[in-house]
Amino acid sequence: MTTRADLMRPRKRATLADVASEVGLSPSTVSRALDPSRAAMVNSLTRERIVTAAERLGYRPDVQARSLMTGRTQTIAVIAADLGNTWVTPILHGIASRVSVEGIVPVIAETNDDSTVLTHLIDHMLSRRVDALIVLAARRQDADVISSAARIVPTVVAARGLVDIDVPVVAVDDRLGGQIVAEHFADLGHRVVAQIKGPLDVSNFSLRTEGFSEVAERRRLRQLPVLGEAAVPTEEEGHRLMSQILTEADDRPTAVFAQNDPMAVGAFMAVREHGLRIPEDISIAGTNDMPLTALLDPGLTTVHYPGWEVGYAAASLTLRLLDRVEHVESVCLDPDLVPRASTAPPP
Amino acid sequence: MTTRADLMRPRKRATLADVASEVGLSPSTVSRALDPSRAAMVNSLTRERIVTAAERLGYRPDVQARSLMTGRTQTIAVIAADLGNTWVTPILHGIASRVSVEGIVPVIAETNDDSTVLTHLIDHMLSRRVDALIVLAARRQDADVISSAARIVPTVVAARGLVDIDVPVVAVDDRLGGQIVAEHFADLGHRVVAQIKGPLDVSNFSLRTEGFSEVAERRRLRQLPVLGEAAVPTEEEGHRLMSQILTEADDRPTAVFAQNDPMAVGAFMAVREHGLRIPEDISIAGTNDMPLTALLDPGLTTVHYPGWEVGYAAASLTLRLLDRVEHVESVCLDPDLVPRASTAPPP
DNA sequence: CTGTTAGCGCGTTCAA
DNA sequence: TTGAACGCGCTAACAG
Repeated sequence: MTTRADLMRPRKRATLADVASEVGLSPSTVSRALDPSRAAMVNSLTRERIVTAAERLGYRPDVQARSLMTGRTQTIAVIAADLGNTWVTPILHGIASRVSVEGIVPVIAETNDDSTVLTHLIDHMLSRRVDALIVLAARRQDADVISSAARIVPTVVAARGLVDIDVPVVAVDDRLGGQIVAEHFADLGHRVVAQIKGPLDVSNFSLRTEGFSEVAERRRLRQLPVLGEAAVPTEEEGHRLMSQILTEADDRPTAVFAQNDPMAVGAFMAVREHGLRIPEDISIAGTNDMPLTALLDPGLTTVHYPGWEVGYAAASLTLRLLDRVEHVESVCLDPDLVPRASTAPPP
Repeated sequence: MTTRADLMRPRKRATLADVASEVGLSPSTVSRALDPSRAAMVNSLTRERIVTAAERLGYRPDVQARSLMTGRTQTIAVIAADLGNTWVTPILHGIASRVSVEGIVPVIAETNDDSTVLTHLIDHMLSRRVDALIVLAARRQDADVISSAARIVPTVVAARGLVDIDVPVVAVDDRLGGQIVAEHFADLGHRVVAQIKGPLDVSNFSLRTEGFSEVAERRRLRQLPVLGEAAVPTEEEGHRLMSQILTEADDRPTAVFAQNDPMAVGAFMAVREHGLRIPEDISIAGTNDMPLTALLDPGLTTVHYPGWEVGYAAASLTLRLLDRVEHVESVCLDPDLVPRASTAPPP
């Protein structure tokens, strides 16, 4: 219900000065009274008056203006590549769980996997004085921009790693992820395989490529020649590359590794359009264990990605940087195979 | 690669005063030279000097400090309930497409569908001086908080409507959505139906409930007694309610309307666990046409939600409010049925 | 065309 | 225990 008080609420936020003149005291005193850590310095009776006046006027401290003095905004920026890839959701939730208990608000922005946008966004966020930055959207060419940002504000790179960078990184061992899938294919008896690669300037995809190829070689799987990579690791690109594999290759692979789940979904659709069955005609594995992949038809074999833990760890490192801890170790977590119905022995 | 210049980049951002003293001019002149709309006022030669100096020092205007004077931050806040529900992604993208061409950055925050969090978040965002607010997470009890916010900063409610509020709303006709599904069930020949309801303080769910019931009555479908509603419209709650329907009801419905897709997915799993088949034993329809629902097993019959358009329209209204347009009309779009394999005639 | 003054809303001196 | 003065980084208004 809308009360009269609500209707009369002012169109501008009350300021410290408003409260001060209301109670006939100086802004400084009001400032002290309203700051828990300094409230003790002020007479408890006058404090009471100040607090009630502040409430009546709906006073809220202005974080922006305050930050000019304190340098803190209680806000951190999280920069993601693509919120449509539900892989990131657990990461965001992990971050939020860790920082919200400290009263810090994470704000999220999206790059659409475009480095230009990333640069603009970092710039904007610094300019808005966020206390820290967590970058989930790093590509190799972004290393400079990110490490410059790190000189201004505590910065952590997560989810997508970056090598040779002087910024803490929280990642999953993606080389191992690629290896696991290749071993799985080999164990099932496949001999001819292919990869649907994501953009190789994203470490996750280059590492998966390497890990998969290493094991493929060791286990003597034949890898069909590479047909380029996805410009962006999305369903559309997965569809395009899978169609290409099915129409252009001299030989048809019996198992395909799509380097993330959206691309695997695109591959599913392409296979269907070609009148082939999964896994009878061709096996497909993805990676990241995105929500819903278990319920696809057939359930998608994938590599579980501990997203919540990655987010939580990234946030923890960030908080330590904010506490001026000098030496913060990077973190690397392990992935696990989740075998489901989309992979089976070759026909 | 990391160049020498990068390594020497300062740990604090350069300020207007830094640039000014570098070129031996006053901060005002530098300010003018660097603002496109006032750059004409300054000698083109000295402007040149200023610009190069600014670049060399890596100067970036401080949006926060500027906003103290101008009142603009070129940032709008978008508040979503749950980013794990991929239904919101197209909405976010619609918003971003519209505002980014104006040089405005949307920052996203998540409430987890908790009104307390919503209140804190709005407070924080106002306090951070966003130029406008788009609320995608409104529940009925949030109306006061939202309309107070609207007095301070241009505010638009979208995706989840709110009645009797003096704030523009962009929504989809959810009553029609519910009606469409009931018609579909009736047309298929179903006689006994049930609804898995979302929280009724969210307008989308109360409207779907009403629309569905109206048509059910008109078409003489028997609705199994309501078994409560989801606390939160998620997969887990859909699973819980579907299990309840299957175990507790005297009668078993032949068709169930889950009021959004995540709840429909939860229902899918519950049905499977009870050893029943979809759609042979029981039909299930969802709503929102969330990405991936087409690929479930079986493909989910759902109601398409024009999310991108909702986001785009919401952003357009927001921009008009920012341009001080007085009378901004609310917008209501129409949903469409997307029949797929999860619904069929009753056994 | 350029510099000076003032102040946005706060927190932090320092004095009283 | 309280207040006055200052400055955070910037722009607006007025001088010159």
